[in-house]
Amino acid sequence: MFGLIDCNNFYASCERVFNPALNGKPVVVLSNNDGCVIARSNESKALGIKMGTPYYQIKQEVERHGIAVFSSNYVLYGDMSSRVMSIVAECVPEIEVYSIDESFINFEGIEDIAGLGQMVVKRVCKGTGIPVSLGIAPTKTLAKVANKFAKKYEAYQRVCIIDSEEKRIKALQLTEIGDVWGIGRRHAKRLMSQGVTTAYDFTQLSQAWVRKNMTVVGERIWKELRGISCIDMESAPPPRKQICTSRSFGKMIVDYDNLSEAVATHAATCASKLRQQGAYAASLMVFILTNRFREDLPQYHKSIIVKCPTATCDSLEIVKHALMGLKQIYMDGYSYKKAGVVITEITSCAQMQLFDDVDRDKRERLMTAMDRINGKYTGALKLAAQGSGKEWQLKRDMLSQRFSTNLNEIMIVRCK
DNA sequence: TCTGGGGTCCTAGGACCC
DNA sequence: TCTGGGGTCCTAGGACCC
Repeated sequence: MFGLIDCNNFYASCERVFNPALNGKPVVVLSNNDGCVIARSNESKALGIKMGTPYYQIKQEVERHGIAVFSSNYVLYGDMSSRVMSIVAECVPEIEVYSIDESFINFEGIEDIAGLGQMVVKRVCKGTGIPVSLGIAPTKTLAKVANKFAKKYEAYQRVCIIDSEEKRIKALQLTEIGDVWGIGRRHAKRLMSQGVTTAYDFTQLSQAWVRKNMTVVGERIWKELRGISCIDMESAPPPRKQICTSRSFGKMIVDYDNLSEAVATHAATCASKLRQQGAYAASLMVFILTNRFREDLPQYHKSIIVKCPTATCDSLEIVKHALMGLKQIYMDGYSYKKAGVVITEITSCAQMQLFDDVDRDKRERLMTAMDRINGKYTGALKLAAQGSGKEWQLKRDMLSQRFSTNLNEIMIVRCK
């Protein structure tokens, strides 16, 4: 049996842990640049605030209902996530961290699954203040279904188990097709137009039709919903095949110097992610684009792939390559909204070149030292090419503190 | 005025090879 | 009028996830 444990309204719940006055009040958390709504408390959902809505479109509701709004605080959420995951890992034999707020659990060999499930949920809540729900079923996709029921109905007390044919069928009949893991908007629309409205209807289609129209991916979902497990636990995360860092700018950027600072910063971040993975870049892509929502302005988007002569994870080199790319695609006269760097070709070893003028041993020591310092004091060391970021930094006007990771921002409790 | 970011997988079609 | 066949590799685009 598989379990799926999922933090309820995770980002909003994180904010609440450190601000209990928000309990029972509507809360939303915004994406980078305070762009769109990406997390909502139950109270905000009840007010009809939709996922992905641009913030400017809900400002009136925010005022009217006194919704508490936060910029995303990924340092806080990341730390809370690892606290949740480590508690789960202590309780169960095997866990697969699937996303910042979800993990799968392997319940194989456990006798009292329900009892253990209840225990995990209680412990996480007690240890972190984050409410979680747990779905348990014979396949991962069914565990996802069970999880939705655990969240939706109080009677389950946050743990729902699908462990019989009757329960499976009942659950699928009550699940809309679009709510199935792996069925996105496109497929849902298409299926509904053919009269397939529930997950159960979907399982009644012929395997051949599903295979033909939805590829092997759809076929896998079809099997999983019918109780045949096709997606296994993956305890160690597979190495990344692509590493990407990109951001929209707080305001539009016109001049090359600011753009180049941003690209250098993204390239340096990519390099540090590479080193964390113990990997090297053989090539990378740089892209820049204008604001697609501003139809009144001239549009331009361009990317370029730069080959690295020697595969590398050295920040100086990767920044150099990225800036070479930027130089080739930059066009004067546009207002840019976003830039990014993608490491497109990742290798696990650095192939030495005969005519290499870089002292790689020395550079490696430099990078190790830099990572160590930045690990302790976030962002303490950077390259001159990265600049100050003043002109293009993220907009995050409603940021909470890094309560759990920064001594200067730790909570102060006063006793009367 | 204001619309996120970082990933994965699959397929079709083109280029190229023998 | 007639224009091989089979294989591999790469890429762009689509679909999906959180």
